[in-house]
Amino acid sequence: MTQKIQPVKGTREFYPEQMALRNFIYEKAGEASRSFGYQEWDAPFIESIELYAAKSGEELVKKQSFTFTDRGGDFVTLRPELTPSLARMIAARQGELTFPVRWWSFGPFWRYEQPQKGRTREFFQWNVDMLGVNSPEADAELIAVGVTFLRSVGLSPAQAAVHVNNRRLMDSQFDALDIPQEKRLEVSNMVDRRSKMTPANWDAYVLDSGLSQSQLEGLKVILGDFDLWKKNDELTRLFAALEALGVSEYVKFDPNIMRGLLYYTGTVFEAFETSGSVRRAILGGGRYDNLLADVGGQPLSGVGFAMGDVVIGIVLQELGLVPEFVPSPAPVLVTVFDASLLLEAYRLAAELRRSGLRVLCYPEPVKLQKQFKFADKMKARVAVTVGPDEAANGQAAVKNLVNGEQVVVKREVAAETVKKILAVIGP
RNA sequence: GAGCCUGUAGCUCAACGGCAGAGCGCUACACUGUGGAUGUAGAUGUUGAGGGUUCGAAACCCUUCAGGCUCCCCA
Repeated sequence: MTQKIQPVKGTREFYPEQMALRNFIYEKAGEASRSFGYQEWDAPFIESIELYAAKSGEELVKKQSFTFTDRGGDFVTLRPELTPSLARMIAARQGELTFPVRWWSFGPFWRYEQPQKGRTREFFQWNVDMLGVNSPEADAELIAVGVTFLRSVGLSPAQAAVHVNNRRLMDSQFDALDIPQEKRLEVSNMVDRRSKMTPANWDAYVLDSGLSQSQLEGLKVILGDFDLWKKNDELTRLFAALEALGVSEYVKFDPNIMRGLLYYTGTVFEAFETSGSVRRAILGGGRYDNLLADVGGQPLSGVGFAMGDVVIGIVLQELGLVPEFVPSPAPVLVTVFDASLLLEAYRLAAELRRSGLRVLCYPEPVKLQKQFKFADKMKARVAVTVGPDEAANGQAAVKNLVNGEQVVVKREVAAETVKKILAVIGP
């Protein structure tokens, strides 16, 4: 046991069943992206550490990402996020790109953190960004892309919701409470942590951090006011656009969404599963300005979001929304009657494949019973057998494995017969 | 970086100081030209590893490794 080399901590092995889930997420994410006209792109998986150090702070990068020195002595890191690479690639072609740029990506990322429910050290992330436009309507489109995905994987508005807030709105509210600028980041963290603490503990924590009793009371009023968005022109327009896009049933204003992040400047949003078995967000994003400042581009505004595969994977499994796993991608099994007919079976399989079917052929002459059991395990839908009788008469026995009916037909129409069966019971 | 919990058959778990077991899965047979169901039989273990206590350890103690959950953090 201990002799076996284990997978690296925080990584996952993708057996075919898990791979099917990952591909399901990839397909649905891609389809949601393409339906809004987004182009697929990608960046290097390895980047120089400076790319991240500039924005995120070197300490964070060194502590929470996989970094190493390559053979040439360069200090590199496995990408922990995509946005800096996006910024560089956009800046490099800023003069020739047609804006607004709409890009999406799905690929691997690495963060050196403690693995726990919903978090691994190696994960896949879907990123969607629109650059070059600064409007609430653009923000609404990004949210709509996210909702389109949630809807397409079968999550209902009762099961998943996107919570939206606006940084500028919160800033104006904090102004009204006379919360000084240098306290804003700390207050953001307070808001983020509120749901994890008891009300009494949170009150104490806020007062401890130097806010006055009246500021605390004011803060609680703000965080409990779900009509606050009506005072904000950007959010009013955002919700009108969401309505027009047909996704408003999934979206609601929530003053508790802050996303403690440095670079968000306007709209911010996070999607949650409502039952809350996973306390992490399914996806999150928002509007950012000055994206290109650190990489030498002209000022450019953007809006985007990211979704990790881990949390959504757990949610889909817990809610029973993962499609049934069919082990064999080939719905047809050609059996091998005996050793003398093995090559005949191979010929028949080849014929069926040439007609466009996906075909599995048993590779040795074992008992038919075993081959049919194998077909069953692989969830094959049709079995085709050529025994001595069929071989002598130029025929093939085609069996529908779903209802058990078998017909013996001319060899030439075997493919046609199989296709008819599949047309009825599904591929 | 800190805390709590768990490592026993391929999987899920029982045995909680006294012969290491069950269910599922697997293999074979019933069924020598046909799957799912059922029945019968069978195989499978250095109880994560190392040390200690004991007449006796899967169990108790120590060390170590691995995993899970939480705090922290979350670009």
